[in-house]
Amino acid sequence: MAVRKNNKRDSRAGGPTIATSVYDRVRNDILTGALAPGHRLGTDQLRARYEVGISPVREALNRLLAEKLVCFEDQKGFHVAGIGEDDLHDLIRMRYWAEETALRESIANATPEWEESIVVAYHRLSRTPRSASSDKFEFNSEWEALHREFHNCFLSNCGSPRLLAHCELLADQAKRYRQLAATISFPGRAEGDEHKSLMENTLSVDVEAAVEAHHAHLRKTLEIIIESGLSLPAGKIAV
Amino acid sequence: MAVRKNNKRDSRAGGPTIATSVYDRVRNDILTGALAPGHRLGTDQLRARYEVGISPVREALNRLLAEKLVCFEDQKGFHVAGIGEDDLHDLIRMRYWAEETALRESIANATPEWEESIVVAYHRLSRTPRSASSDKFEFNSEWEALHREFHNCFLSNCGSPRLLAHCELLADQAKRYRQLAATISFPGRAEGDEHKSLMENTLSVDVEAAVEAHHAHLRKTLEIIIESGLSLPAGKIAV
DNA sequence: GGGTCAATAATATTCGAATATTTTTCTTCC
DNA sequence: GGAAGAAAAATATTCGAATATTATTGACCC
Repeated sequence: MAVRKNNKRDSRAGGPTIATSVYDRVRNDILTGALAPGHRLGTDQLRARYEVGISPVREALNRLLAEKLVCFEDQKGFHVAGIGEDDLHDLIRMRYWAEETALRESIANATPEWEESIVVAYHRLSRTPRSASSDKFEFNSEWEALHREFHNCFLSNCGSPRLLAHCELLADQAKRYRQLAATISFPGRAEGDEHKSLMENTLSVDVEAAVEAHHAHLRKTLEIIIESGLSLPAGKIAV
Repeated sequence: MAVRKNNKRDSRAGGPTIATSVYDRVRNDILTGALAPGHRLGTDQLRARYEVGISPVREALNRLLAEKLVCFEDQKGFHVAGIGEDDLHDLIRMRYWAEETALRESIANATPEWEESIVVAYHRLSRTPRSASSDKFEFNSEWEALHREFHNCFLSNCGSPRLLAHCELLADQAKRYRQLAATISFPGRAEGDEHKSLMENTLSVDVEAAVEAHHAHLRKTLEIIIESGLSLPAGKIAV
């Protein structure tokens, strides 16, 4: 008989479904690398890990299919999407195109409010430490959120919901590579300077300089990942 | 007791799951307009329509979430994604950017094989009637497939799996608008001529002319839809 | 009449069990 | 020993029922 423990979601009636909550958790686990690329996402294993039935897990995985964070084959089940050098290059190239377009549109539509939002986002980011611990690198979720917000600011004025959503999707995919690389080498580059020049170039209304600064930032990200020692399958995506 | 009718998939062992097959059917029904924009996708209704259990239906809908063909709200269920004039403009604008980029890259990577594939695709398309019936318009799935293949040819040489997939996604979304418009006005424009000039401009290696021809083709599509009499909610997306 | 609240109905979500498929293991035969 | 096939185990998929949530109705009070 199906007896649901009814103390599970009483705290907030009408809240998110279990499927949605599992979706968030799996997504986070993949992005941070807790679930490694290529890892098989078996039914029983997932049910045990997240302590829920199969239905919501399956629902969550089907949604993640969209973001290319998990792969699926009929009758074979799910696994975490693989990574690869080719894929990384494709990803960065796509970000070049998408972000350049969004940035140019954003600048074309510039308003004082928009420019101020960038300044504010930069300020918030700059006063937050990159690492949660001061002596060694430790993941700081607050910084991650502000960093995402900062970069989004530049693009958010482009006026196209689709383009913006696409940029965010790509940023998340890149984040996975970044996190994986960070688990190997913890240098921390001087991101503060890069972000500052990103902001200054954009606010100067010199469009070409702003675009070039963004491209440089993406290039730098690519280099860091490549040089991190993260062993990327050379050819196709690892599955 | 759960007794599956085991005569259902015996014809092809290892074939697609029910979920995948329902996914295809729902997708098609939405694209062709059989399931209207905003239509509520209730559990019981879907189970009756496709004659399967709830699980595979739900799985299918979760996948369609990705393509923005259905919307979802926790505890409220699914409905077919709405349409709207703003959304249509955003869609076309996005296609401008994405297809222009893909086309330029494709041309830059041009090979004789690629050019020949375009010629072949054009030939096949041109000898297939737009309408299944000769005296009045009737949906012709063969033409639809060849049409899609023809347009894909131009972009398929861009070398970026991500960009190509994105273009296809946008094309499918546009297809829905096109189909909906076609249910109201059946003019059929002189698409043959447009396609011919698209091909000739692309093969001439005059990049700017090719890009402009593609933009013009997209503009024309937009106009046809707008003028079709399809009543598009002016403001935001109808839900 | 209009508004609040409980009861009811309708619907969405989730579960555990049942079924189908794939993978592995164990024969058996050459 | 190695290949081919059968049996068994493991796993994915799907179902119907059970539960939780939302929407609707109706009673009651002001």
